[in-house]
Amino acid sequence: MKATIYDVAQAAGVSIATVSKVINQTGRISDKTRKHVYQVMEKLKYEPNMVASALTKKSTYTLGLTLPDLANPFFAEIARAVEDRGREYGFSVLICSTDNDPDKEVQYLSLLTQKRVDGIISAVRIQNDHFLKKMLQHHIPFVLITREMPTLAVDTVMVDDFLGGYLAGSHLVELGHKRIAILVEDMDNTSNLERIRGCRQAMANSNVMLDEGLVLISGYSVECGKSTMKKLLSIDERPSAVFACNDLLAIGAIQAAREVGLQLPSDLSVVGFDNTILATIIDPPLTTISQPIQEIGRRAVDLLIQEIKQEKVLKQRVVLLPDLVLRKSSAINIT
Amino acid sequence: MKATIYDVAQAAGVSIATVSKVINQTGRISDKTRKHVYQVMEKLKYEPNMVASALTKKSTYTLGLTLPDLANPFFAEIARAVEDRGREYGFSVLICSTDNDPDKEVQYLSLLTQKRVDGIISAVRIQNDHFLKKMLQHHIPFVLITREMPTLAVDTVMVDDFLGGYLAGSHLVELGHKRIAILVEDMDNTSNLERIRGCRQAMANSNVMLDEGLVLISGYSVECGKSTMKKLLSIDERPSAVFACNDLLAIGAIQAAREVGLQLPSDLSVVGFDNTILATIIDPPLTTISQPIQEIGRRAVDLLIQEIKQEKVLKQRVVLLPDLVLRKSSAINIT
DNA sequence: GTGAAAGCGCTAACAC
DNA sequence: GTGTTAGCGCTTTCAC
Repeated sequence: MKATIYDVAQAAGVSIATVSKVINQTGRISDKTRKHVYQVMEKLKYEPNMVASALTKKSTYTLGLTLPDLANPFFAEIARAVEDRGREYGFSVLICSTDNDPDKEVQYLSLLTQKRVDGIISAVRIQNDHFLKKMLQHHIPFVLITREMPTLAVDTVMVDDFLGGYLAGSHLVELGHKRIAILVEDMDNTSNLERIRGCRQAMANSNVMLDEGLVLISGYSVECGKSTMKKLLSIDERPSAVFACNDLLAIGAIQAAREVGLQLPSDLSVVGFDNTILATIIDPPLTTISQPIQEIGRRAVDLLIQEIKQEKVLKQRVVLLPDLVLRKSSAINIT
Repeated sequence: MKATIYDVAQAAGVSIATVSKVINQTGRISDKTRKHVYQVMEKLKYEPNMVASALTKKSTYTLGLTLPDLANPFFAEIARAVEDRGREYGFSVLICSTDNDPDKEVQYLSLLTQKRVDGIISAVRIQNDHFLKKMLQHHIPFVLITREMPTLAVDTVMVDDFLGGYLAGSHLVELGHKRIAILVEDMDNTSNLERIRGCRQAMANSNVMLDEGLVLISGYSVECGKSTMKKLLSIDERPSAVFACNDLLAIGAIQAAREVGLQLPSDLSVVGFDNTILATIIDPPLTTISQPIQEIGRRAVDLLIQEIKQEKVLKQRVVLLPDLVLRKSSAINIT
């Protein structure tokens, strides 16, 4: 059996309270006994049992992170950022991929509260905020990332989606594009809606009308983006540019365009969103709207920890600003 | 405060033992009281405290996963596979990125034991097996993935690196390449050594000698692969093909080649290793050695759970076989 | 079928 | 400086 605090106390000839104090560096302990206790712990290969201490301290020093899919590079990078920042505060992180499945989201959120994580960071899709509301009633520190929940008073770290869409739209319009298509995974969350709205606004500002028939819901993966794009390219008056609401779809669009024999960026301009590692790897390198991934993870953890430590009462929405990253997938419209 | 089992018991007019039994579906409870207890739990929004139950049951239902870097697509996919399979058994997973830093590895491994995870899956680099040995002495279920530890009796799930290297080498040799370079992140672990050995063997079988000067240690990232490759391409008698020991380096190599103005695959053939999503995105699509990522995660979890449930005593090394995935980055040598 | 009570390994008053 | 002790919220015999 694993050594317990009792074993250490006994072997060291002190009380368990003393051992506890040296472990946690609390109270006053003489140098002599402290060193002695350390030695004994070493000899017994004692590893403090954090589940026991969590039961008394009411703190597990672990954070929950739910996101759509850990295998998606964007979320993997987010997860890494969260992990790193959490580590700085002494927290580890329990990761849950929800596949955007409301059932899984609910299950995981419930699991995390049962495991008594100290706080939860969540890139949820749930639009019906009812469950989240319940969550918040449980008073468990909670930070939403990536998407906002307009109807909920919840800490949020996100990027300005409208501005992102606006930047993408402006860029394309400035390049002289008139027929611009938009690829979006779904219309179920505010983020995508805002990105589209931003793009539409930018176009309108230059008196370019967005043909609503060119706004296509394509689904989640590269494959989806590709097949949707193929359909789009087969229509009579095909667009000269496309704004894809995430890099995965943008890549699908590029692959589709090439398979159809188009040259990029001369025949078609593509702008993505996220600026994941994929954007640098695809050929041509993808012009995209960058999300400050590190910063999102970092700020989300900071907010969460503050709430956990009760250093803060004010809920807030942190809106980071996206950037247009110019690469080679967009060019002047020559049609 | 959160409701406890006492609150439920009191509100339901039964003992906590009864409540516990309905939660865990153990013992014999009448239909009537069971339903009643459920109702009360619902009303009180009771969430069982798993840290308390973990303390008694000595099982946290969480797995630890350590890997070099979660932001690396290969490991992100592994993590996702582990998460999914773990979930099927009712386990969640605590993820730790070590950056291949021995200190972090040791810290995380220690942290995981303190949190009393039920088992650990580890893609470690630590070549000095001393720490792992200690780990195993603690009798905590442990499965090594991705790399083997020849000197240790530890459950392992890995791919046959030698065969992988062999497949890569054979492919290149069959295409008529004589001057083949190898890009490797480091020589500190058996996997890379075996991949190189496999490649060398394949070449030798066809009487092609591996110029040891063309075996280059490049470091970890795409950038590293790129800069190493640039140097390699500037030498007098540049290679006509390169085997990169992972996709990231292969991509760096491709990017370097293009920047120098080479045509792929006609001027240079590149073969990678891992078959991550990146291989499908780079242009030209990367010919690579595929690791069965899903299967690795799945088998690792299976092994671990068996050990946790003590359904198995025999340690084993599961060696999965890699495949050559032909894409467009390799071609007949025309030099 | 149901309940009383003894732990699980630790922390935090409080006493000395 | 150090020790005693009462929980933390649950599971699990063992009675009844």
